[in-house]
Amino acid sequence: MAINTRGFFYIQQVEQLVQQRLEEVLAPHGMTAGQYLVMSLVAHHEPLSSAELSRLARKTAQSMGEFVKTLEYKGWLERRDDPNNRRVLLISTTPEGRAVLMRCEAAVDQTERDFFSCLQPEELATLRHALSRIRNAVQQRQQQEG
Amino acid sequence: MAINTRGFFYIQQVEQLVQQRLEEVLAPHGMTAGQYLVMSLVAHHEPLSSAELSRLARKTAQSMGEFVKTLEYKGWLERRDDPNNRRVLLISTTPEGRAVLMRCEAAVDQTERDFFSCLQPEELATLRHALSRIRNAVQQRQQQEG
DNA sequence: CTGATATCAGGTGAACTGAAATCA
DNA sequence: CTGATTTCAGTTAACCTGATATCA
Repeated sequence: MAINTRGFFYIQQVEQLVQQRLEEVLAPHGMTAGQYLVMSLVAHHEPLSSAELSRLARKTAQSMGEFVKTLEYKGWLERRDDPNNRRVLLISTTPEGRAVLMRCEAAVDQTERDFFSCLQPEELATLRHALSRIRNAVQQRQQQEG
Repeated sequence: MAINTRGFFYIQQVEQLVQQRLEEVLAPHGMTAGQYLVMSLVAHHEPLSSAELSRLARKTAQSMGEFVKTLEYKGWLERRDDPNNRRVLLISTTPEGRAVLMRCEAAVDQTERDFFSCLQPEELATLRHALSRIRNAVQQRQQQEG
């Protein structure tokens, strides 16, 4: 099979375009695509430990630690001791972090609408559903193996 | 909108799984996912210059040069002078490179079938078509802007 | 003792920009 | 002179592994 007819190839190409657009639209807000993902994950799960966060993002605790340190320095995340477990530092968003994230969410909303504007709403829903099923199926198979 | 309901997020997650599976299945053949992409592009466009190749892969000539050097050292690609243009070095696959690539293609074929096995053939065709349309639409918009 | 958390130190691969040489 | 190709040099962001200290 030629590479340019592979489903894998399509997915990688579209992801590359997504990444590129995200960086473009987030840069004016001082955020990278990676930082936006971390901020969003924290905002939807706070407060949580760095270890939990790294599992959510499927990254090692070490590399996630770098992100958190940067975002803490920027004043968008904060960490405080977990009263129930002295090993753990609980991560939360700051008011400023939430404000920046809200502006970014709005910008990404618009970008996403533009990005998918060549599809009918029903087609987009079908796409999302298919991708969701693939993700779940592959992840489930992974867990059974390892 | 919550991040985990975004189309962008689905695409990035599925791409991450694709990348992971590709690395796993290509490693026994001594190839990385990036090298596989380069080998495939060369095989379908040979002979071509490094500059043409870097445009196909949407990478800079410098970073593509690194890949080509590695693959040349492995004996999978070769470069010879372009008789029509002394600036250019034409890249081609070697017989060994083609043999390795064929084995990789077979392995990736199977991996891709497994990966998408949760979808009906018609659903997979719809997915590919949607991704293809998005890629074309976004790229076309990019060219008009820049 | 075991296992989870956090972090320090060091290293890697893959991308980038800048600059220079070659040549159509 | 202009523009394309190649390549050297240096840099960066985002990962990784290993080792260590803390503590439930």
